[in-house]
Amino acid sequence: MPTSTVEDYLKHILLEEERVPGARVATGSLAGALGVTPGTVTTMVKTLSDSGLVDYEAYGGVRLTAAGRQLGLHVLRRHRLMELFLVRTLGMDWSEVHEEAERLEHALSDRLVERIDEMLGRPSVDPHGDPIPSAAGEVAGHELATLAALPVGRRARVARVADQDAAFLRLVERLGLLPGTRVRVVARDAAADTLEVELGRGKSAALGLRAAEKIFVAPG
Amino acid sequence: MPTSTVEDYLKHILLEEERVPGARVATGSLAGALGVTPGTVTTMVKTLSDSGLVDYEAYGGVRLTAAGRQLGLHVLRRHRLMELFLVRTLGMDWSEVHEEAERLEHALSDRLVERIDEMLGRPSVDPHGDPIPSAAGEVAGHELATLAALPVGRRARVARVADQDAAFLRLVERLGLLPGTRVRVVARDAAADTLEVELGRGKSAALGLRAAEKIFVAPG
DNA sequence: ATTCTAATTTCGCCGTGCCAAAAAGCGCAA
DNA sequence: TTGCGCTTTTTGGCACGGCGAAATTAGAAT
Repeated sequence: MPTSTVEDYLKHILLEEERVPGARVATGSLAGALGVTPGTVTTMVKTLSDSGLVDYEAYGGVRLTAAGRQLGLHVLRRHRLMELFLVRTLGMDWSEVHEEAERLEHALSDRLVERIDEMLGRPSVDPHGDPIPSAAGEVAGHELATLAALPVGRRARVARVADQDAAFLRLVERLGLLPGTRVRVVARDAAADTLEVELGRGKSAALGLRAAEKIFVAPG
Repeated sequence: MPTSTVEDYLKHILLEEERVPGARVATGSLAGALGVTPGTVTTMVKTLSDSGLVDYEAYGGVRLTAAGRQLGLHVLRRHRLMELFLVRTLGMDWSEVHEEAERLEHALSDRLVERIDEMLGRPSVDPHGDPIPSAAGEVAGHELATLAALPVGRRARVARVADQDAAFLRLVERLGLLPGTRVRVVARDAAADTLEVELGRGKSAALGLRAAEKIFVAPG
């Protein structure tokens, strides 16, 4: 079985590949995401390549093999199921579960994951709206628009908040933009870099476009 | 923060001290319990001694310091709370939760442990009847008699099953000797090394004295 | 007392994962 | 096309946790 370090590498490569589809992942960006030095990543990535988990070319970045992708998806599944479990069953705040799941994702047996999945009713997304890969390693891939790109006047529903930073998540919650919330863009001011959205019951919220780009919405 | 290896050492020293009160723990028995070679234990135990977690004398075994005991109790608390949580909340079998908790005990934050403790109603024992140390590191120490020592005819209640082996636990469950069950010793045959106990509803069970020594009972 | 045995410690070694600093490669701009 | 800057790789070291073999010690037996 892979060490938890290997699991972390695969998970981050997977997330990076998902973020920029089709591209090879640079060792440097992995180093940043994992909080280690570039040299460490180069060494580790070569090890992963020897294990057949990634396809690596010097100076050319890295890409998951089918085997590596499978493993990475399993880690992601454990992580996201655990986040949902912590929120739903233990009543934890969605801003604190990421950290927690970061450790637990390496300590869950398949059997336990299966129980949790069953107990939660085989959910398809975690509390942030991120899709939960199935046990077979399939991800339901939604194509979502960001709130920043929503035309003024259009109604939509918050579907996903793509940032795990606790402070940002607390902000989103305070503004009332939790996944599921129905919104309508009232105004966009490109010069001021702000967006104003109307929520239910006459409430409204303002946020920067940079922030709005991290909030994804679905029609409805 | 201590590594999970350190946590395992402290936990096992604690368990061993509890098993044989007052005695120093031999490096050899630790090696057996931890599944490593004696030489490894000697080295590690010196490290623990340098960290002030144990009191160690060459050829004289080891004993926890106050700091080491505190840490060990926290690990044990996490382990046992998790076992109970897995049984009660996730419906897992009591014979499979030990293994699971063995990994999870190193991945639980204080905050999460507190939630679980609260959700379970601040329980004092785990599914095997083993006491759960409090957050402050206190253990309610029952003095229990073993089933093997119970006089013929005496009634009692199973309070604790002191063996984590899955096969043994399944046997105990099959015999109907789960903690809480009321029993009465019908016969003891020292020559044949067996004990016969009567359960409720006219049922009875036979087991060896060696096994009976691992089952503790309380009056009632 | 001496010898024997079993437990314990010492010693040299390996794999993993990390860092810092030096070297090498890549791409762009002058 | 030559040089410069940035990224990546290489190199050499370190800490941890582990192993096996050999040396040592404690303690029991004769």
